[in-house]
Amino acid sequence: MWAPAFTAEDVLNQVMTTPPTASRPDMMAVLEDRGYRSTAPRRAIIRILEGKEEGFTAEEIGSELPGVGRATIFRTIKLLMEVGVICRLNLIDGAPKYSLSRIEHHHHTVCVSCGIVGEFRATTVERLMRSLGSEIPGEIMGHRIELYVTCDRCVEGEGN
Amino acid sequence: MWAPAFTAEDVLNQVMTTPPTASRPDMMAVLEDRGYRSTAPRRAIIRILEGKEEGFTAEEIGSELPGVGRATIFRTIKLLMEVGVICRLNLIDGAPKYSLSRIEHHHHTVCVSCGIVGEFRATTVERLMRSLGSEIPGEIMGHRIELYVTCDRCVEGEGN
DNA sequence: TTCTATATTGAGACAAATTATCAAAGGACT
DNA sequence: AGTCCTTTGATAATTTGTCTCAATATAGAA
Repeated sequence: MWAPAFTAEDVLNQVMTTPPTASRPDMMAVLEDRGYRSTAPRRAIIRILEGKEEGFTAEEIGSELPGVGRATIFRTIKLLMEVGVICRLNLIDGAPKYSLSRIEHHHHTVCVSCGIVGEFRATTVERLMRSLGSEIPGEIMGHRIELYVTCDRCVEGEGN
Repeated sequence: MWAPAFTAEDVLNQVMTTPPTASRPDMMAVLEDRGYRSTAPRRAIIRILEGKEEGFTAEEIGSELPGVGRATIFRTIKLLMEVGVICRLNLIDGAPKYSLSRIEHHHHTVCVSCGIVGEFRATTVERLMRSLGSEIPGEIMGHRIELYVTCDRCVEGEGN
């Protein structure tokens, strides 16, 4: 009995929005495992990041930590991206924003109105990418998907 | 007789890489249709853009047109994005790059090694997006997909 | 063709997001 | 505690744009 590779139902079942309680890795431990030192500035930045559920900007972190140099904020963000615990995304206008990676491989929703960031994962996306691989010249190394939405909060409070 | 909504074969069939001979819109005409004036700087920029098959940066255009002010380069790029004939994309590191939109709605491949940009379109991507719509909170306004690849040329000439 | 109202331009100031420099300070390990 | 190497902060420099404003060019009328 023949069965399709995947159906529309699969798509729905495999989409999952991130529960706010998803466990996060100990970012400082990840850095130490890679040989980076545990320093006060890094611990401070990570402590702030741990409270961020909806994406953040470098500027935002910096202003919450006067005392930590701007360069260190950027250096630490870059480091955390390299080890994979946070990732960078772009608002529609290209403005940069960062978000914690709570699930291994995922994509983002970004509200075009308030900029709030969400994560989602869909195995079908990965399957699709593999299919595209055979049709597109070159070797696929990775991909980035950003879904621009108007979030529920913004849909309700239209007038602002 | 039951039939699946779509199969893996569909995916392959619906992927299409852009032939280099794809026809492009007359960008100046598009601007004029929207009420914008045909000026020498705009025509010069558009003439340069017409020769770009692989994406370009604002800086690149500017340096090919000394004599045209930097602000005008950016203003024109912005204008062309607004009318939809070019679009902005991001390299893996977030660096901005622009590319001509030769097919209505499409996505990009970007070589992580040399930065060359390609376009592709897959109707399954759109279908997938619609499916995601019912699972993701908020209203989907648009999306952006970037496929990071190592292009054929870079795969061959490994050593550089 | 010339006139005129208005769109557009160029120069340069300004802004935001990073990166580079470099001497001083701080961790890890003995 | 001592040493070596990493990390930091201050600040300069860069990159990618946007804003201002006086000068200029364009489209359409006369």
